[in-house]
Amino acid sequence: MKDVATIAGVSVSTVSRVINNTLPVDARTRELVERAIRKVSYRPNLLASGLRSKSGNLIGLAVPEIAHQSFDNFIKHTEEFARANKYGLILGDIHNDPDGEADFIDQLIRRNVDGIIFIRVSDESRALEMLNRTTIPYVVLDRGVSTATAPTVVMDNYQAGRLAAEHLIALGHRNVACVTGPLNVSLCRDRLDGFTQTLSAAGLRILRSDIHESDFQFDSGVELVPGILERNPSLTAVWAQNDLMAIGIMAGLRDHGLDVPGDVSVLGVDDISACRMLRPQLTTVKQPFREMSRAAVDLLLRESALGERISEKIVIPTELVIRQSTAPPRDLQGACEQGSRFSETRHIVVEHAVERSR
Amino acid sequence: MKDVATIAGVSVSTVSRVINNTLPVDARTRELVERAIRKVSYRPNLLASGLRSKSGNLIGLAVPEIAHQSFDNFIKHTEEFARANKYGLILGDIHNDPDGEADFIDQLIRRNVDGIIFIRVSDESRALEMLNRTTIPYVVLDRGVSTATAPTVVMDNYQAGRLAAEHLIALGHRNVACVTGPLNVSLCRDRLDGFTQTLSAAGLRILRSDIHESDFQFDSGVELVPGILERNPSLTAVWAQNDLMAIGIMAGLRDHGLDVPGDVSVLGVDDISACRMLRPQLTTVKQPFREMSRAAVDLLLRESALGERISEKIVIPTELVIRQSTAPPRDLQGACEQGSRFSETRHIVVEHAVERSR
DNA sequence: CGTTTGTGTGAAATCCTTTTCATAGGCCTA
DNA sequence: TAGGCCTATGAAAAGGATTTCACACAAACG
Repeated sequence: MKDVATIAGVSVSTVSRVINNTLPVDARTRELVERAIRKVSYRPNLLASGLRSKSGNLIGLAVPEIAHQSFDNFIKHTEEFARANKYGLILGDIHNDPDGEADFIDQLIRRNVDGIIFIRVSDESRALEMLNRTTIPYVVLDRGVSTATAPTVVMDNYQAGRLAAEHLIALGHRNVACVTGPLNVSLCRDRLDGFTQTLSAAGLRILRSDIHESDFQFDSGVELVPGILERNPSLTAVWAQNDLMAIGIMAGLRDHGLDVPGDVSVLGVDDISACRMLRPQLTTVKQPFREMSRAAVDLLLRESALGERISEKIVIPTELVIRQSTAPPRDLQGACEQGSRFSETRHIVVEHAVERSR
Repeated sequence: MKDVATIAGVSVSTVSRVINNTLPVDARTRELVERAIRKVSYRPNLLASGLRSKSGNLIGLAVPEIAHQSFDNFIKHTEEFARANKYGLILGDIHNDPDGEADFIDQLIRRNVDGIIFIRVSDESRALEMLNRTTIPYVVLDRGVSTATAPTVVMDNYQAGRLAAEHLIALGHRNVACVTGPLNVSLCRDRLDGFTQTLSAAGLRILRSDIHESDFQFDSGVELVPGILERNPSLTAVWAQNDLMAIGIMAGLRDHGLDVPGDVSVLGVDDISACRMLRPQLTTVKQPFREMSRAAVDLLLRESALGERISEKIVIPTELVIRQSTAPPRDLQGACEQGSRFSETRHIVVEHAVERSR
């Protein structure tokens, strides 16, 4: 930087002002400086600038598990929006380790990050307390906070449950089961409420014994199938609260010799890429990863600019993606092929792959 | 830090030495300093330290596409090993944009990163030239460099082709097709060589027209199926050079009314998590993501410690994971159920899911 | 014409560490 | 006991930017 100043015949202060557009600089001077910058191909050092200005030009992202099919999508889009705003993204995998979490946040603070986005493993995460003792902007993504208010971006989980229920109702299902995530995670309760309340509003009831609490894993979906069928041998549809479990259930049903959607309809939540790869393709409620990531980065930068926490809860609406894993229950299948409900419902479809395959 | 020094009654130099273990410090003094550190819960600022010591405590990772099923695994494990070595991981999605790539690398340089690991989009990536003009350590991961020597970590791609071929040969297939990735990517050529050479060593021939060049995408696998069958209606097995295409092919075959593995066996490369979720589960050649990531981080840190580039090419061996998508061709299926070849081959199996499901 | 006002610029302080250089003792050896 | 060598420590420079403060000069005002 000193070299640039010398070559341009100005002081370093002026060079800094040219680079950051922080104070007006004479057009001729600016030109001289810019030329000098190009000449020595000068790159401002971000550590030095961050040190002085107290901004690391960095956003931290903490996720419970990088290689998890849905967190990927958050990582991808958070990186996208961070970069669009000239921030770097520093990534941390928390697994389920409170110490690891604390270490990571500690590291971020020491790097003068401009903010932290994090997806909590569960509601017990202690990171919030840690962060609330600092002034660092943060946003809680995906898994909201039920106990306190905090800057939050979530999808409309109640709506997700409602859409799933409405779809099954429209297809004519009357005997359905639900597989939830851990019910100490608030979004699971919200999804379940949307589902059950919509069912009862339509005069349908779901028995307590048809609600199975699980852990969002594929294997659990597979393993749950025998139990689900044992409790309710005549059910015609299962809604799982995420795709991984839904896919597990599909696999489990097939292992049991049952056909999806012929014998049982299955749908999930998330719309991970695997949905389209299966046969039948999985009907699901889409998690708006991109919109959520954008909202999270925006909120974070607003906090950062404002200099204080914004305890806002942003709820992003969702939508149903109808594919092949849901159909009317067997006793209605004749009727539906003649049109009526089934084809009406089909019109909600917007998905390319489905369009193309017909 | 000054506060810590004051409280402990020593100079800041001593505090620094205690923290970094850089010079011997009297045990009593150390104790005093540590107590002071805890008292004010002091956290060393990484920007300041990085500025002075020219090490950002940071590793950069550039990938062609974050949400791609196999790059996830590299991200995950690279983060793991970076963190184990007290480095932060800063992530960049390059897509296919040379400018984005240059920007990202520029950013990393400006942050005094200790090294850069990158997975190149294709062999044309210009990042290498850019980096070779600097002294920053780097490692090329997954997609090797054919033109020049550079620090590289790859899987044994020739072996991958060989394992796939051997497996099909052992099952009794004599009429097979292959779907490759872009043949301007060297690993695709290596995989293909391993495959074809092993076939011919066994006295089998694969026709030029049964080798289909594609692009590693799921959709391409689906779309390729009609063409593959048209060229060779009597084939009994297809090897795709990655799982995404293999899964696409499976889906396409099913859309065509064909059974996998009854009519056609399919196998891939990578062992992404989706393999176990499909029915039938996909047989594949495992990409050793974790070992490769570890090797890459290690190599990077060795370069960093040494202060110069290590033009070493590390090749990680691979292995076959047999699941359900491969079986003897139909005309041999009777024989195999009585034991012989098929069950012998099955003994190679090591996969949990498969074990459990029997 | 003297005094505000405003704009562009430079000098120096600052951000927080690490690292070099110098020094003060303590111990060992001749 | 003087000289040499360690070891533990402190003072100060350095790292590369930003930001405050001060100032010079030109235009505008009364």
